[in-house]
Amino acid sequence: MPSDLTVHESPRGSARRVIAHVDLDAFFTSVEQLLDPRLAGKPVVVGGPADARGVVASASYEARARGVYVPMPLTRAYRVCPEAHFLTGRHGEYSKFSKRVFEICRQQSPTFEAASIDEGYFDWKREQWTALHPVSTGRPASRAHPVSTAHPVRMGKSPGRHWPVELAERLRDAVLSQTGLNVSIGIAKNRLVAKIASKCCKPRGVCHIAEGFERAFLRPMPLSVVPGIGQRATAMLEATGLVTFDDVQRLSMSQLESRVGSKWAERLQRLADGEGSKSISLSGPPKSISSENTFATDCRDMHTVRAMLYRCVEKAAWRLRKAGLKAGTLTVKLRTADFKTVERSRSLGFRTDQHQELYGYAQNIWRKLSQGPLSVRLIGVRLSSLDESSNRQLLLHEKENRCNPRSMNQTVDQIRDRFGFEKLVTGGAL
DNA sequence: TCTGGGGTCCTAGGACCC
DNA sequence: TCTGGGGTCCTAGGACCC
Repeated sequence: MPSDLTVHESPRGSARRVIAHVDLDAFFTSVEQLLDPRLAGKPVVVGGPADARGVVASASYEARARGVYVPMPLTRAYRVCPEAHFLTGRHGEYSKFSKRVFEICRQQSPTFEAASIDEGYFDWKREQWTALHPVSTGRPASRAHPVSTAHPVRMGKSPGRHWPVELAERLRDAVLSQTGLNVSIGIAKNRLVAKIASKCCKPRGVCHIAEGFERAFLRPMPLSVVPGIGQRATAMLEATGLVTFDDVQRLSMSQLESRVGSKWAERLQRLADGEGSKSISLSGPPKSISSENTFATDCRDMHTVRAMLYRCVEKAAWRLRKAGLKAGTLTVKLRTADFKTVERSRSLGFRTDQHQELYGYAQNIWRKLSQGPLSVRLIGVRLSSLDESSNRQLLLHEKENRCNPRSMNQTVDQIRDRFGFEKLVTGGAL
């Protein structure tokens, strides 16, 4: 990433409110390096053994320097960097570290909202800063100053710096000293620009884009830095000659429309102006819960596939119950050896969180999918149309009947909640 | 060169109802 | 006998994100 990025003082003066995007650097591999100091400074890959079917979930900066990226197939990562340490990953540990970091964030400002396990957003107000620093000058002297990076290139001492940058640096230092993890922080008037800014200053960076300078900041960047513009959209835009923000900013609305149609033209113009949402509100309850499994080698034995399907239903329903939800739609997902994926779904007409019930529907769908010989790469299930369960009390006769599936599931759930899903295998999954 | 597992959101057609 | 438009739900597929 460029180290000579400069941001400019807003013509309208220092903002009263900004959005900050906090992103943990190489999160999973950084945790592994903390837990095992022997891995420090070495190329580390989290995702699975080097010969497994799978992709890189996280790569340390040492591994990235050797050409490993996310999500590179593991076998290829091994070819590129055989000296790397390939780890399966420990999600429980990552969750613990994530919680600690987010706690530090919330201590600094209760406006913090987590967006995933390794990132989140703040809605910072100037008052928060002045409360911390009653005598702060808060007025930058320079018209332009460089972004703060791991080795901040500062133009002058604090009088020349913005309050959001100081807040960010405090937070970054607090996270590092209390957890050993590095974060990068992007600050701007909205989520979109803040997120792009944090990406630009990784690792250990702080990047502040003052209001009014969004267009200038984005101009040289490829459109693919926008979250939501992936491989397909990038290729489509490239085919019409649009690669960077500059390409878009040079064109009028009608010129854009003639190239990409009105829908994309409107979207691109908003992006080129650096417009985006200022809301950091949280996502709410999940919309779907899924469980799927890729076989180590393609599977032709339909008994094995069915057992795995049962396991997936059981696991998804277990998580459904933990979330206090019931599902009204069930989807079975099948990927064959040629990597073709089909999904078949079915509305139940009612809602349930009992896997015995759900599996009956899964089997019906599976029977339709598995006509003829099959070589199965992946089988999975997704539960959707989720709704809060009523948490009804068990009826008396259910309590007394130990073989009742509902009370049996409760017992099994209690064991799994303590020891993990994998520690208990039930008959249907054998 | 071989492509994970957890998600969200969007599109589009057809059924069905008013 | 021919036929509109809107709303909503269901289903299938796909792009995309971390």
